[in-house]
Amino acid sequence: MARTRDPAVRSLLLDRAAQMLRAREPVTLRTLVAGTGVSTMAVYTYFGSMDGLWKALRQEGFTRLATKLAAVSMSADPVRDLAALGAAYLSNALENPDLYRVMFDAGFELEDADAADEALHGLVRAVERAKTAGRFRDDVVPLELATQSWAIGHGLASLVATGPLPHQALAHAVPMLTALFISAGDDPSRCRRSVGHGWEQTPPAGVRLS
Amino acid sequence: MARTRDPAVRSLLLDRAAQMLRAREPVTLRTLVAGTGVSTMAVYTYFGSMDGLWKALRQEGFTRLATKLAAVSMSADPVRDLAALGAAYLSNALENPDLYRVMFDAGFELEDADAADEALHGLVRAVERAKTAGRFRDDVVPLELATQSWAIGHGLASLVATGPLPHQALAHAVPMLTALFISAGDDPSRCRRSVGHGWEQTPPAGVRLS
DNA sequence: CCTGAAAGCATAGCGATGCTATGTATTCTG
DNA sequence: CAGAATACATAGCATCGCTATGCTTTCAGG
Repeated sequence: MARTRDPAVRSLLLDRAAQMLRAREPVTLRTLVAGTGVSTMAVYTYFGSMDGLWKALRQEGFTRLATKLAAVSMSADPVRDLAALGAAYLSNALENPDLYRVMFDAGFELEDADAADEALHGLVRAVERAKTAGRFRDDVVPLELATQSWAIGHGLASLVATGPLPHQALAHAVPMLTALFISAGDDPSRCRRSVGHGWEQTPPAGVRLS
Repeated sequence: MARTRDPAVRSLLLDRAAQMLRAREPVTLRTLVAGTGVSTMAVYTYFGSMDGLWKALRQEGFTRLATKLAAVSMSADPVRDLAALGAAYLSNALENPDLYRVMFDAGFELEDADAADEALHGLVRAVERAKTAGRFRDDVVPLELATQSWAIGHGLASLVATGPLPHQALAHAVPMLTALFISAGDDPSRCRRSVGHGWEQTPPAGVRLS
């Protein structure tokens, strides 16, 4: 009844946009399609508008993040897992700093919030396991501690991705998360070991601990 | 020798830009000067380019932040002062969320880094006083702890200013800073009191503790 | 098998963008 | 009190995101 839409074109445009972002090239409607063989109208067929492209790019960023977080294997030590998730979060932000910036720029909307919530759920479940295991106090609210861990990760990732802090600053996550988990009731020396092991599972490239 | 440049025009344009930002109106060259009586060329006389205007707007944001931080009166309790500085930081971000976003968007540059460093110095000095007062361990590196405090503040401020978290989330700063300062060696119950008092000095409007 | 309709998508052109070239007005300097 | 340098208004440029138009492709119904 009609010409079929080619999903490969959609991926092509998204990948090219991400690549141009990484190369610090301005991503405009015309520069995006230049050299791809497709015309500017393709962007409107697949994304509706240029804004739709950015939205899709944010979704792509959240998808990559979710994949990265899902790749973290859970262990019998939930505190270790929390640190490993934090390390994976920072690794992802360091590997795709431009995508990370797009994810949290002014255009954040409802669908993005859903994607963010989904990524947060892994943290919440790890906190719950830590409570069950007796590592955290009973009065710890999982969602709150998960949100606080997220704020630490995002604070560091954002300051590094936007420029004010050097990559090395991501290492601050280790003492900061340790402090947070100890305040949640974990035994200090045991916590330090757990966080250290978790961090080593997916440490951001080129960031070594002091 | 030449027609004199009127500083009032510069302020007018900056204020108007900040106001349009708050009102969620698009800030473009033509909409910015519309109704002001000045022409588009004025923007190039005072800021060199539209990018220069954004840079000046970032500086304005850092200046407001520095003013807000400078207004925090230091006390005999350096940990209280650290919390008060954190509260002032978050108050500023909550009052000017759009300006805060502009401050830390992709255009961050060297001069901005200087302005940020200057604002951080107050934190560093407070950490040093806390060490002198015996509240923090000797092995605490002031710049590192100050940076970590900043990361907490920025993480929360950024997540609130860009949308993912509600204003209430700023209250997380209290337990997070408390955990950080305790990990630096402060006595737990004393730390909780100090942070509580510091927070009350400049609490972000409409954010109450749980 | 056609054939008609619906969707993909290339071309061209719209208003609005940031910016610059040019001319005029203004004001401090020697 | 001239002369020159600076401020700034006007107009026009390339490029931006977007849309109107029409050609092309592909599948459904007879």
